[in-house]
Amino acid sequence: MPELPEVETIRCDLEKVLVGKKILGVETDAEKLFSPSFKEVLKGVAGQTIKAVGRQAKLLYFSLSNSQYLLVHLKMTGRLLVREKGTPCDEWQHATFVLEGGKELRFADLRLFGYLKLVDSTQKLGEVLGEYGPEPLKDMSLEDFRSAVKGRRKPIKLMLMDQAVISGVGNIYANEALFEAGIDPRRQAASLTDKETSLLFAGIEKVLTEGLHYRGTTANDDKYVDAYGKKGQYQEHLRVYGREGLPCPKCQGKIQRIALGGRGTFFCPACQQ
DNA sequence: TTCGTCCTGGTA
DNA sequence: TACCAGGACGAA
Repeated sequence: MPELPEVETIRCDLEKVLVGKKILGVETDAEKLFSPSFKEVLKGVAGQTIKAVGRQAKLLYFSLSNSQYLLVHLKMTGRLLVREKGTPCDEWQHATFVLEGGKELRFADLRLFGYLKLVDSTQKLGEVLGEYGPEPLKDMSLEDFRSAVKGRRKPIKLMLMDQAVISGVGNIYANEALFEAGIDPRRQAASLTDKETSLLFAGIEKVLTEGLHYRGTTANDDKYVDAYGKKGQYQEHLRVYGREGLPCPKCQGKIQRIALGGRGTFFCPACQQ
């Protein structure tokens, strides 16, 4: 699923191709994806030029020449693809932005959980982005992380996935970071020692950086692809995620899968205490 | 703070 | 044919 490294990979791809392009029109067979409504989004974007492609955590946004913004969240199975006009439809394609110069930006989503939302001012964009906590690799220091962990009683893995506390980390990278730090995902956040907190913060930075380097993770039934439809490569380097029953890369013991907060959680019971 | 909900393709 | 995955949000 698209998390920080995947969304950033897509953002970079899109930035290269889309900045300076004018949106001629939008087509869809799923108006419910659009907020506040398809008609309003169409009115807001048609005829506008894309000035920049931004990202905060897992949310992408396009800055338009009329000072409005189109926000796109891919949730779990959303894709943004750049294609030449007239090429065959993509799997699960539900919206098409027709661009000047013969290209199209396509939104595809198997589960239709994603959304495309128009906000009409920089202030409103700020309000939406303000819901997110700081991002590792960008605006979160070890000290910030320490104070976030302090006093939180929920399991550390759920805290890592709480976008209001630390943004951009999802299920895959939370599992991997906890393995790197040797911490049991069920541990209460507040129970971590200073040393463990440092190890975990370093682990988060490590796995996100690796994920970016390999252009994201396309694991098992994962639907993530970049803006050209290509899979990521980080799944070749995962230590625990999706590896139930396989040997732990550190101790050769079996990776275990449990549910935590209703989400699949993978860890090595021997290495993660 | 936890739980149900949104949704569909794939699997048991 | 029933069930499961799962990010984020609203409801309990």
